[in-house]
Amino acid sequence: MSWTVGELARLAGVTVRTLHHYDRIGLVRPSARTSAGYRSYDGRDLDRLQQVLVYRELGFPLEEVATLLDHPDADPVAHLRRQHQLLRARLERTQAMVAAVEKEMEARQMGIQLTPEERFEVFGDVDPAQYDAEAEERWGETEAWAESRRRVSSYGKDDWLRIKAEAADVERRLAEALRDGVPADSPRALDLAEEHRRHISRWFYDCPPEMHAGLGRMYVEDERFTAHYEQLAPGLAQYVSTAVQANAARQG
Amino acid sequence: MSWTVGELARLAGVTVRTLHHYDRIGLVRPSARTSAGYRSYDGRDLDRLQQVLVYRELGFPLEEVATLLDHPDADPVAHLRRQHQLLRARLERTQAMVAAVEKEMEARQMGIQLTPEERFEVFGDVDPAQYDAEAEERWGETEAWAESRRRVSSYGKDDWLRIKAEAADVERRLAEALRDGVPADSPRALDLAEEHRRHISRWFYDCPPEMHAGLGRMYVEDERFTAHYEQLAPGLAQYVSTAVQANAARQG
DNA sequence: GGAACAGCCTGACGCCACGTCAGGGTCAAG
DNA sequence: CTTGACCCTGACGTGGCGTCAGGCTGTTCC
Repeated sequence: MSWTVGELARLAGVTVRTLHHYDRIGLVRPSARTSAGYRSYDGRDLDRLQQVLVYRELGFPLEEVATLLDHPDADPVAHLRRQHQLLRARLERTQAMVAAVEKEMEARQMGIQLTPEERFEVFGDVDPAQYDAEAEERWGETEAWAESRRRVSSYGKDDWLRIKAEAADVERRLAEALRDGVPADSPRALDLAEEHRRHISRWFYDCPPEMHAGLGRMYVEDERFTAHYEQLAPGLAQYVSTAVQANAARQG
Repeated sequence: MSWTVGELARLAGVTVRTLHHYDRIGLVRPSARTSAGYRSYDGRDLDRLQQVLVYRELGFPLEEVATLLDHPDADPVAHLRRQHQLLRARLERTQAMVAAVEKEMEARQMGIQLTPEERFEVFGDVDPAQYDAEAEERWGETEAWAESRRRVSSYGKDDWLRIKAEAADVERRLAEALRDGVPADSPRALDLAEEHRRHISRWFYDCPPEMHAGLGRMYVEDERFTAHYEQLAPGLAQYVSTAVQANAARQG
């Protein structure tokens, strides 16, 4: 499958001019051109554009996005982890701003004057793409983590095999529990769900119970995820979904 | 109290250059100059700057911010309402992006390929300051509301007096309940709390129970809000806080 | 088969919201 | 009365595109 500029632009919600620009600066280049010189984007170009758009949305300058994406030892999953983290930071910031506006309204209603410091405190670290101090820290944290992972990840393929095997193991035991008639909200099922959650947290991204519950819902709402489980055992998708959500309730 | 450029810049988390720029384009002008030509900002300039920064953060072009803020029949509360609404929209959008990243991660882990449409759907309406279609709608909604309020608000002062009187009435009845020894988690107290919530929702901004609970917490955590209630009756701040939160639990 | 129309191309200039000097005045402390 | 932090006003630069202009491509419909 391949796309023309116009198609991709519509798909991604950007203008053609933007894609031209990204091509010129080498940020997202079409993998091919037609004989007439038309840009032709393929699946991997889409991958790339998606990553770019997330980072852009987060306020990174394009040049930095380029160096990030072209950095050799940052695999796709690492980027997703990072984006996830930054988005959550942004969520917090927006929530803080919402709270600030609410506070201001409430203060007005009561005829209370807030101090200037208070009123501006939410604008402190405006820039989402933080380089400064605090960001170093955040980066450092991620970098430390990346380092500790890079060691393990240096034998790459084996590592992935182990992760996959671990996941398959949890899934197999969940299927067994289902087959044995163990209720989805029993301690045994919940423990397996918790193992599932820890596996994700360990290898992919920090996944607190609440988020895990969200994934659980997805397993029955999105047919492709459903299919993944159903092909292991009929009824497993619903089973896992229930167990995961029950476990989240237990943990929270 | 007045501030120099540098002071205000530090306070508001912007650069001096930015303030110069806002002065030049007439967006935020210092209300005075010293004999030496130094800019001197007062309290109302801070108000203005704060409003500007919120709108800027929301992605509005500065020129539009100017017309918004200089619009005659948009009082401060109307702006706060609007900002609140826009921030909540942004919150939803960010949550959607977080969810999208999580889905992508999960898909990768399972070896599932998402469709291009899915992967980009979150980038649909990128611009926070939406003019297009959907925005018209949102604006329309706000405008309709503004209209219906403008009528009431046309006799302005009276209106405000009524709002204040209504608020005072609820507060008085809460104080009475406290004096009469009615428990803060009793139906009577909860009903008064609910009245309080409706009053806010009606005159200020949509305030669902959950948000109301947040306000309740603030009443005991922020001394000035505490003082507001304590001066009506000792113990009232805690009483209202408890009632409001209990009511939120009841409603939710 | 040709005309119309949507879509693609490459310059090139414009614009917004500042960043970044340059060159020079102001002011409180020592 | 000097030092150093802070202030002023130009003026130019930059990032991330928007917006023509002028011209080629490709499908569709008569």
